[in-house]
Amino acid sequence: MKPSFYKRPVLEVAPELIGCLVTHGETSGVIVEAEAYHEIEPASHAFIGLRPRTQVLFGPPGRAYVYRSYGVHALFNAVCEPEGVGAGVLIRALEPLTGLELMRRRRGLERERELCSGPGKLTQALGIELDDNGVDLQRGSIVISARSRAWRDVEVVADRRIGITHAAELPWRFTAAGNRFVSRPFRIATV
DNA sequence: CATGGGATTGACT
DNA sequence: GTCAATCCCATGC
Repeated sequence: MKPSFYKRPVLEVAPELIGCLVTHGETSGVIVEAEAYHEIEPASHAFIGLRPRTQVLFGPPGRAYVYRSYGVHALFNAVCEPEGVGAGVLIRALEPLTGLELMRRRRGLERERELCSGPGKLTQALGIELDDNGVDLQRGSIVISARSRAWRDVEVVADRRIGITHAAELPWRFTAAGNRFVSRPFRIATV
């Protein structure tokens, strides 16, 4: 999608990313789970302000923010809101679409359900790494493209974000209702 | 320069 | 359910 899609409130963009397609090389999958993060709340990396680490988050919308988590996993976000505002959407789970055999080799396991059902799992399956940080999501090494017809009317539900210690009460996690590729099932409200 | 803390995962009890 | 692995980078001396 073009930058104008991302240059909006992150809480508008995040649910609309459900059903969109992520492609990296030969592998791709449909976004079924995503979380919003914004500089105004302490769970966001951008909360600390503009630093070398958060530079991409404060940069132009429509780019990838990739960082290492727990020294082990690369986590992938789509940068949102106008340049100067630190906000992004963490992509937390995909329904695998193409390149499944390559995903299985990278993940070292067979079951389709376990290939992309977590933010660290999907980056490993797609081969996303720290050198993808900052790339243009319309034309770069990672591409996010619009929902296919089959996903046009997907039902999106909201609940609390996972694995954070601050602002844990905010219902800023969005999932495709009933989808079995999400990292964890739950439901509070329909969007 | 030393320290500490993760937007996680998988192996193990 | 518990817990270690392991790398940035922010912070403080």
